[in-house]
Amino acid sequence: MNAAGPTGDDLVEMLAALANPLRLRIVARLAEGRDYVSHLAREIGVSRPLLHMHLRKLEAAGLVVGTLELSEDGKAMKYYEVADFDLRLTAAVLAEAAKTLTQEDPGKGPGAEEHS
Amino acid sequence: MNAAGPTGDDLVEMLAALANPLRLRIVARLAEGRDYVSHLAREIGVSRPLLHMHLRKLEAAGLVVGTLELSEDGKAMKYYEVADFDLRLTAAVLAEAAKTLTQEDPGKGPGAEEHS
DNA sequence: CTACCCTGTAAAGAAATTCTTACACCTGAT
DNA sequence: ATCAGGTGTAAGAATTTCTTTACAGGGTAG
Repeated sequence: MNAAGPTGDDLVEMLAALANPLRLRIVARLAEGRDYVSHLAREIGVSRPLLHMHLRKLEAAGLVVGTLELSEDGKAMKYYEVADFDLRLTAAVLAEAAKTLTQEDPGKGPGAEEHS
Repeated sequence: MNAAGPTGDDLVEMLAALANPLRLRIVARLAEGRDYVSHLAREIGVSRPLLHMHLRKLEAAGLVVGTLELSEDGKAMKYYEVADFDLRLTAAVLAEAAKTLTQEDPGKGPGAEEHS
């Protein structure tokens, strides 16, 4: 419909991805330039499996993009870079997104009503 | 410095507050108009203590504001309304906010380095 | 072959959230 | 006094998220 209108679930996923100090630092790092997993892990100071997990979550939310490349010496390197997102959060935007949340209201679904 | 510059920790708190389907629906509801806790709980279809907890989290993040008022018949009513926030999320904004995260890097402090 | 550096993932433990249930208090009406 | 409707909070279970440790595979270099 409009430019800044992610689906309710998508929005929650994005927000959840960003609502973490470590992931915020990861995005901040990648904003300075692309990097591959092992190097990024050393830079930030976390274990590689942990970083791997966080990157996965960020990528699932569409905030970063990873590409597997081959370096000159034949090593498989997974490079990550930030996606081009621009999200605006206002009460109106949130209200709009909330309409498309796929979750059953506990007894408050549209079209089904009980009186007492 | 600029208008859209919350502290790193504040930003994480806000995002965490919004990264939840139920809380998103709460904000959406309040965007249509203020309401008091018990009524809002019935409307959304959740237990009052649960709503109370979520409202507390939203208020702590500065996204909603609650005021305790006295109705005509002397009942204490706690009304909540959405705060006037406008948050923009881009890689640059996040990178800026990440600088002010209060959290110790595990072994990557400024001024201390070991080689091997 | 051994060492080094890259990738990925599974399993298990620790920690933080979410949700329910139950309790306690106040005021006006029956 | 009892009921109805408002408030708040505490304790514990259920669930999810975060983190560590360990393992497995592939390539180049010595």
